[in-house]
Amino acid sequence: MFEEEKSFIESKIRAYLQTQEINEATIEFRQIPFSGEWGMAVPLFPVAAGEARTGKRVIVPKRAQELAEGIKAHLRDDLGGFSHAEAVNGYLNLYFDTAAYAQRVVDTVLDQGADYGRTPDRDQTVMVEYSQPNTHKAFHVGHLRNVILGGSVCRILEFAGYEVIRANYLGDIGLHVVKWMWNYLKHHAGETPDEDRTHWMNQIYAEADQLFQDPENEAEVRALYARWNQRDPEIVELWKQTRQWSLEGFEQIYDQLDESFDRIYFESGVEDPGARLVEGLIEAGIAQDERPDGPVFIDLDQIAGTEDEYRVLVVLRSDGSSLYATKDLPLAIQKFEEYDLDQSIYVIDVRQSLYLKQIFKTLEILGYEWADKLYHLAYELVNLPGNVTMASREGTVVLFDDLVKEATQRARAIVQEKNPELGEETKHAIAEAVALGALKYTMLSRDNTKVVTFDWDAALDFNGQAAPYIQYAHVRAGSILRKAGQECPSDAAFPEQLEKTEVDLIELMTRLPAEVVRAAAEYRPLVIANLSFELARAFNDFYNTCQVLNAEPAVRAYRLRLVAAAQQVIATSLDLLGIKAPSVM
RNA sequence: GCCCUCGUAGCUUAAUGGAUAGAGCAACUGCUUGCGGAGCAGUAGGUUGUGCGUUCGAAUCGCACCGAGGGUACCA
Repeated sequence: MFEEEKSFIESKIRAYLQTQEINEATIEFRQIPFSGEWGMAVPLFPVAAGEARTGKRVIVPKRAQELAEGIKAHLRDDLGGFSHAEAVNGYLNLYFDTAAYAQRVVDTVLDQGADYGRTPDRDQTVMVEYSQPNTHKAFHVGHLRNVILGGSVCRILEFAGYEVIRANYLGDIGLHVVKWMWNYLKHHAGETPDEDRTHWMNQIYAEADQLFQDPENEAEVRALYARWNQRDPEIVELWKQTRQWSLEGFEQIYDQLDESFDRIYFESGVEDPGARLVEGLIEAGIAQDERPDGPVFIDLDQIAGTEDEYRVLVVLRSDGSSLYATKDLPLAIQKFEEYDLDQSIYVIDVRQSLYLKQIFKTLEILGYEWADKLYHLAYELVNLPGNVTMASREGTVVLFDDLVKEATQRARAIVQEKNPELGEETKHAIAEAVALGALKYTMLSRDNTKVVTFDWDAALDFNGQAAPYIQYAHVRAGSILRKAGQECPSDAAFPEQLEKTEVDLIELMTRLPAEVVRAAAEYRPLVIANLSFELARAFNDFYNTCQVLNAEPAVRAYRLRLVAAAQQVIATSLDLLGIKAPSVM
């Protein structure tokens, strides 16, 4: 934007600098700290500093101001698209005509609608692997951060012009699954899951985990594991059936969260390829095989010539059974065989940083030229107040469905109070949108690398900086537009004198495209979370200071367009966070 | 021991080497309650963890230290 205006001014500045015997200078444009008027700033500090370096005795800030004033005088009224200029604090500030700029922004938003802020297609494909739950187990709040973060990052990347493949990798084998099957066969034979499948699955698992403490039971579980390893058809059949139940349960959860995946990988599917890969590693002399007295491992530091950096990666246990590494290596390879990826992202908690570094390094050593396209998107855990870690074993988990039920109930009470006349189903749908929005916003409005302390009251606080506040602004905008009847005017001129609240609102709308790009580059939904809140606040300020429906026709017309544009940008920003923007609440 | 991440107001954050470190939440004091229940005005809160360095200029870059959390061969 504004390239023409910029290059015009740049040439004028250069011409002036020549008169000052400055022939080489970097002219850069940057944002003016916004104070009610739109424009761009040219800092003269670099130019003055350049003079200082050539030996000229100047005081940089003073000289910068002098130059700025000189340029302003030199430009006179010949501003090519800018309305006026000012020399302040060593900056040359160039301002746009407010009415024209405001109208340009609002027109652009309404013209592009839901695509406002979208980056053109980049022709780059990114796979994001996230969620990765274990089947036969619970889905708790710790898992929630992963899904919410991964889902939002996908939405942001898509909006920033990338083609995104959402991948999920399910832990469908291992001791936890065998424990589950053992308990099912012994105590729950013939039972089928109830409505809430994940909850049911987890009850059986939690029980199994308890019973497993008893050595006698443990022996039975081990025996069952052996049958599983023999691929006893009866057990395989049970495994398939129960895994399916678990998948259906996850599907319910993903539906609620408004998430879906393009490609699902199973741990069971990469176990054999993993075993073959390890054999190859041993033959190639990359991995050392100490079986049966020790495991198969790769001494990464030795190969890379580093010390204490990559450590040692165990790729197969001494008894020949597989570990995560056994399966993550072939999975990475499979992804690149299936897709032409420009980047492969792993949304996995920060505690596995070294492990992923090892996996990436191993793939590099194996000669895969795409190894540098692997990226670990690390996030911190969700703790409970008092810095208590959520762990199934200690019983300190907050289960997903309990959380959503509670949250929905609270939201429901609020909807009931505000809008008692709505139908039951509508009320429930709104309550759920509000409840899930609140949960998502709590998770996304914290930086990835910071611990989220999960607090029931804070997560369900519908006031303050939280999703409901933003959703509410969206609803209010919709309410005005609805009452205005008809359609939004197709065109309206903006007056020279705008209210401060109008200007601030428009300013925030202009920031969306750049913030999307930044959020995508940094994989930080927080950037959008902050913007969406600021938009909502700015809209509320506007709402409180500017009449729309009761204003005179010309004012009403442009303000209606402003309301519609604001509603659009709020909706878009919420959508990028995976939060629904209801039309009533 | 070594490695990684993080330190800005009580909390969540902004400023991406440049303008007086800017907001919101929470707190306190008033006021208002009119397109939908909440809003508005104000107050207070900061030697940007500490020190040194690079620079005309550092919250931002470098080094050291302090603090918190995590990781460090057959857990996931």
